[in-house]
Amino acid sequence: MNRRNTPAKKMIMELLQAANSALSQERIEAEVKGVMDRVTIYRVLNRFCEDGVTHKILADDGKFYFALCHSCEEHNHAHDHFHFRCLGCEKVECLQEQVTFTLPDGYRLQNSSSWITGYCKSCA
Amino acid sequence: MNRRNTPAKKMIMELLQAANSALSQERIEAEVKGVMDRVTIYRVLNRFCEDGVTHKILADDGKFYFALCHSCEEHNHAHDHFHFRCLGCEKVECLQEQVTFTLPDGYRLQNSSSWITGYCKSCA
DNA sequence: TTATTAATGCAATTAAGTTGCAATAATACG
DNA sequence: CGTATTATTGCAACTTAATTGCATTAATAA
Ligand SMILES: [Mn+2]
Ligand SMILES: [Mn+2]
Ligand SMILES: [Zn+2]
Ligand SMILES: [Zn+2]
Repeated sequence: MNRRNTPAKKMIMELLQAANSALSQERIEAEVKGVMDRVTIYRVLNRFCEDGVTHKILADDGKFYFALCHSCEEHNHAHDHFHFRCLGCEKVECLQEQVTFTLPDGYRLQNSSSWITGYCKSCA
Repeated sequence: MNRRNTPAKKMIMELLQAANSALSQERIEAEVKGVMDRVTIYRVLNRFCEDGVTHKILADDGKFYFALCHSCEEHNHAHDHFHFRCLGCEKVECLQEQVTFTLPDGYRLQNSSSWITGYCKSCA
């Protein structure tokens, strides 16, 4: 299944690169208003994930946010840091701070996801 | 708006107390199969939240889980600890470990939510 | 016992995301 | 370049978790 280079794909990739933060389908749709279908955005984003170009994270608002993979390994996406979601500008950013914890004895870890909501520097 | 004591309310409260963990509507529905409507469960649970008897937390599976308030203050629900969701038995439990972090300068905190998925002692 | 109105059941709606399918358009190949 | 192949798209329909509208039922206060 060879991927093709389409306008939709390019446009969404540019948005992700420009954003420098994780974007939701909703936000992307607002940016490309009328240019492409809602479903196309979802499909392009999910293909990015399949290809290991992005990963998606479910935020504490119940929506998925898509972020470019930078220091991610093939099947081990590195987002074991806190994610901050600004209630003002709705930006989602990866914080420096790593999430650390120790599980009770006998427990096995599969995944962790930590969200902080509040107001970013510009919105506070 | 004076609350009334109904069978549905009693039954759901008993389940929450017996569970000793946070329950989803889905799980409760399975337990009370056929006794009450799906919507009634949601409404009873949400009323508990309004009354400060429970709080609800959105898990990393996109579902709400309802937990009895123990050491919660009126409008400041204390769940600043890690929540563990077992992929085997689907139980959600509050871990001892507190979530700690420092926000970048100028940021304002509103809320945080940390989830760990994996397998509990019995399921591992 | 009766009146008041909170709580319920059922159908319909919302919100975020996915899926089916026919039409469109990248790209590989002669 | 022209054509064939099939990935991608658009649109409608569907899914899942949760909420809302509304007529009916039933707690409880009088
Ligand atoms: Mn990644
Ligand atoms: Mn609470
Ligand atoms: Zn902001
Ligand atoms: Zn378990």
